[in-house]
Amino acid sequence: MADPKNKPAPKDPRPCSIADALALVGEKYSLLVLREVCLGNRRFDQLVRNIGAPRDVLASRLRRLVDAGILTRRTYSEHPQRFEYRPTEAGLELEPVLMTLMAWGDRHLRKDTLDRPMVIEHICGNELVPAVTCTACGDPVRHEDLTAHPQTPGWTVTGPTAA
Amino acid sequence: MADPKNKPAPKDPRPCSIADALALVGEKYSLLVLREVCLGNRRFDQLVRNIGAPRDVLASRLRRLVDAGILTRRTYSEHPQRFEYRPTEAGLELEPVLMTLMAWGDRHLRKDTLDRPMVIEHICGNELVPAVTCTACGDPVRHEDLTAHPQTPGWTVTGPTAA
DNA sequence: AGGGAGGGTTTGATTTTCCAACTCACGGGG
DNA sequence: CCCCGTGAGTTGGAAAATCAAACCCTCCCT
Repeated sequence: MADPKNKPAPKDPRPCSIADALALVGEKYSLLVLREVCLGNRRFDQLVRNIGAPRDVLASRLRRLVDAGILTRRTYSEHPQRFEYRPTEAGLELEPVLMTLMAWGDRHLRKDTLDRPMVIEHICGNELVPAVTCTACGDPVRHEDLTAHPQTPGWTVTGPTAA
Repeated sequence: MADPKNKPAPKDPRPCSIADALALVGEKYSLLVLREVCLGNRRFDQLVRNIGAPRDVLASRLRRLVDAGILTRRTYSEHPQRFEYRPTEAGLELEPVLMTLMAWGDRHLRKDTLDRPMVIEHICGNELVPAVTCTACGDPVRHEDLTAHPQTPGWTVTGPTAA
């Protein structure tokens, strides 16, 4: 204490819910864990196999996701103690993000090949091709149609963003 | 070869475009870089300040994103050489993912406070509240309405996924 | 000549990741 | 009883990534 020279570097990145969300689910494997539990795979060893993550890292991610309220950890057997992980409501609401990311990957990382490693069927009977739309008007969200308004004084955006 | 005991561990995680996409944009800060360039901040020092990333890490992320075709690096001044980064078409198509993630963060990480650090205005005049919908039927994508079909034999999904 | 700004690279210490091996608790043969 | 296998992790040590600060170079301004 009693340190008159406060030099510890301000370090104030832009306040932002994207950053906050990524602080929870942006670590390596976290979103893949969510993918698996959304697919219905609830057990540790299954997750290790399907994700390909080191067991210790997976254990640590699971703890974090449970703490964050994105997964639940439920006992399905005492003696020996065994647990299963499931998405909470908040976790399930991240699934659309995964679907959008998957669609992006299918489009841009596999341009030349028609086969996708996984297809999602929507209840309407068609293959799911997700689109992000504006709730108010229903139109697809396109970059040119957006304007950012930072609520924190001092933070700016610098104008048009054409490539 | 001629090694009868094949023990080197197969290590075959589930093939998946989510994983492939995350391999490109899932590293720490990568999506924040995209956020900034989508906001129109194109320069290195601006990015360092707004993101709060170490300069060397940021330099490495920028290289990766340029190589991946998500950003372009364009000279805006020879002598002294100076560059600016902009999203490509592929990069802009990731913006909806960011919007969805931001909305999730606003909803779940700030339940109690009404103020969001940033508001996006859609061209329709309303504040953007993004929804992920099925292109075929237009309905919002909800977990219960989805069925996964792995295209790769041997990969399974284990059934209903209620919390 | 001194002081920025801009766009990085270098250096060295601190964290994470990774992977294999180990544990503990059971269940099932033989 | 002894050994094997499964499930869910924990432990230990080496390898890789991150971090902060310092440095470099080229201009421009005064």
